[in-house]
Amino acid sequence: MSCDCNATRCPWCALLYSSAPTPDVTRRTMSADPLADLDAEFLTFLRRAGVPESALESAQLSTPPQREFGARSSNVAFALARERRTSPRAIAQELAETFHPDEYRLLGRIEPAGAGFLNAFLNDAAFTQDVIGGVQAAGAHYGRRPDAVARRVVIEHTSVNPNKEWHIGHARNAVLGDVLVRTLRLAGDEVEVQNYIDDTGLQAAMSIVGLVDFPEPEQPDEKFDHYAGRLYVKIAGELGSEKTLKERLAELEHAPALSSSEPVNEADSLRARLENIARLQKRAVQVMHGLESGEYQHLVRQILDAQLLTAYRLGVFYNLLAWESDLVESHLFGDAIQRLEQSPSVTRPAEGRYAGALVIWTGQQSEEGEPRAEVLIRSNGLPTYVGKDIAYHMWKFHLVPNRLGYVPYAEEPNGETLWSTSVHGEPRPSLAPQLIINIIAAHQSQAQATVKDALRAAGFAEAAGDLVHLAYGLVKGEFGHFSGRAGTAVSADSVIDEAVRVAYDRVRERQSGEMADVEMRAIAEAVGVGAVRYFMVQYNPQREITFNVADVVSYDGNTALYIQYALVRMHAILRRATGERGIPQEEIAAANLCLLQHEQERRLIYHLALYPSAVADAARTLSVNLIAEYAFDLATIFSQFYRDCSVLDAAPELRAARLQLVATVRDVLANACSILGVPVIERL
RNA sequence: GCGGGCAUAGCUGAGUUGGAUACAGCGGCGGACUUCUAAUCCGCAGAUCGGGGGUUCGAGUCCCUCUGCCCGCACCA
Repeated sequence: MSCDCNATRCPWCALLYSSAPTPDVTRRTMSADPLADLDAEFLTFLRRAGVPESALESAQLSTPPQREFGARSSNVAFALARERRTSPRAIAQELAETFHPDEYRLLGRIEPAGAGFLNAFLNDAAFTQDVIGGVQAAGAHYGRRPDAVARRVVIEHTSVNPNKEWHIGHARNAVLGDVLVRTLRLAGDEVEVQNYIDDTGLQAAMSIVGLVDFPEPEQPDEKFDHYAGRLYVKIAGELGSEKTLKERLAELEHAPALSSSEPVNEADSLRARLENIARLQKRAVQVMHGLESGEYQHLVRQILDAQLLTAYRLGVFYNLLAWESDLVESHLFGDAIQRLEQSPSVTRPAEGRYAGALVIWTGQQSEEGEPRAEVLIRSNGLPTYVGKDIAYHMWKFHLVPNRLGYVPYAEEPNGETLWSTSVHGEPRPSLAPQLIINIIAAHQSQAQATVKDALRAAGFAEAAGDLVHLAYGLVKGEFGHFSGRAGTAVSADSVIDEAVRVAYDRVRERQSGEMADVEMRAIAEAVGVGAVRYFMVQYNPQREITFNVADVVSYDGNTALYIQYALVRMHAILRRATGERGIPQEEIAAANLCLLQHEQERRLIYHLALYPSAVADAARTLSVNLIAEYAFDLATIFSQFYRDCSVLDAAPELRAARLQLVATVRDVLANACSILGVPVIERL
């Protein structure tokens, strides 16, 4: 293989020239992070130019806002200007003059710019070689920093009450959590995904009351969670109307003179309904006790399994179902309380509003301005949700004796075993997590803060610091917030169905009968699921999003389909290359990458190099939208390359190089899609 | 009232240790399909970054303050 670029720093020509520059920066490593290698050279240059470490620490290397400013930029001259009492521009000028291109492999030249920036320009041939070689060598691990330190992380997400179907807000939670899981795993962390099942709460009880006491004579043709949800909404509505009914009744009883016959009838019917409500309440309490003893587990499982079908359809998977009933049954809660009782901020007031309850004082105020406590155990002896959550977190962090094992629950469609907590079962992983991330809606921030306060109060300050609440904003409808209780929420299943239906219609329109229906349906499913997932992650998690089906189903612009479409184009090129064009693999493999000098090619290569830092930033700041943004940008640059650079019709040498580039872009974009959970399709 | 969050183009958003002329998508207007398949690409218009003050060589970003919207302040979860 030869090269006609005649540059001394071209890796191909270097074989011919074989000059022996300084070893530390010239060794060809096929690094999994070529951008970091470039930055390392940049820093080496700055050190050689006499920049002290203190200035390097306070300065930063970044990608400049415009291509004309080169590949990387340093603002170190601004930091130096203060102590040297010179203008940043003069310092940048001075530093740039010390640059000798022969001493570097990836750095081509350094220029002062603007008010005092130092801009680094690439030695394109070497950089191209490193990037494409690096991606190929790293394979599916590309994106992981070579120096990444694996942490043990537990991520809890979803945690939907097992009582009705997911609404679109639950889907946001699950997708955010799932993408974060995939991000951290690619970044190198060892992640266990937990889904907390609150099977002993009031919500589950109401659905069970519906299923047991008021089943519909004919099982309708719908998912079991939807069926349970409809019964739940009826019962919750009836229970929720108690206050209004009582007020109305009081009104009638206190104004008997106003009318003669009608109000009496109304009062009677009100009393009848209130009696009915009282019966329902009694039943709910009975059922809650039944739930704690496992009496209705088959029904809870039936609802949960239906919910999990929604998760699986979205490509969301878990490692462990953590059952609240197990937490109670195993006496873990008791262990946690024992720890807490030793803290001065945990008390059992003998009088006042908290008389008889066990509470923790967190320094918060009530609406009336009085000190407010969080109840851990009610005066009737039953633990509260927050109390149980605290116990759950002590268990998650291995801070209380382990009383729960793992048993297999099911095999997930991805082939992995889904485990379940159990008072029996195999021991869980023996090492405690170093980090716990909870994906929980923003309106539960106080409750999450209370869990941290409680950990500190129990003497686990370090654990409290390792507990992160990723608060995400609610998904609201065009006409306000959704209410699960009132049944006004849009179900996740219906949104996925709609997205897939629209996609199917458009695929069929486009294909006009040339493609088998099975394949069109598979494509539509991938497009629809991709659209829903992408919609959920493209926004900053902490913002509320206004949900609109039309937005999910709009397949133009910044959407999953745009990214999938770019991949379809790449697959088409690669398929044709080895197919109808019959280009041998050896020819492609032997490509001379120095030929990739077109502006669009260089932009693509630079963007490929950016991937490890995008993954690292997303993992560090828990901002999965960065991955969506990265994928969209890469797809955009590819679309422009596609317009400007013909691959199959290029001269044979260039064609081979471009085919390698396309295959590499395909790999990285597919990698980003695998984090986003956006399915890759090869045809459209 | 107390605590938390948010405010960027007509709309929805990005801007994550302060950096160069604030970046996209949609919508609007105008262009490009005999092609490696146009669900694509190109161009134009559109922003006193909620108001005011401060720190800094430099502020959408940090501090103070005001305004507006959302959430929480249950022996619910």
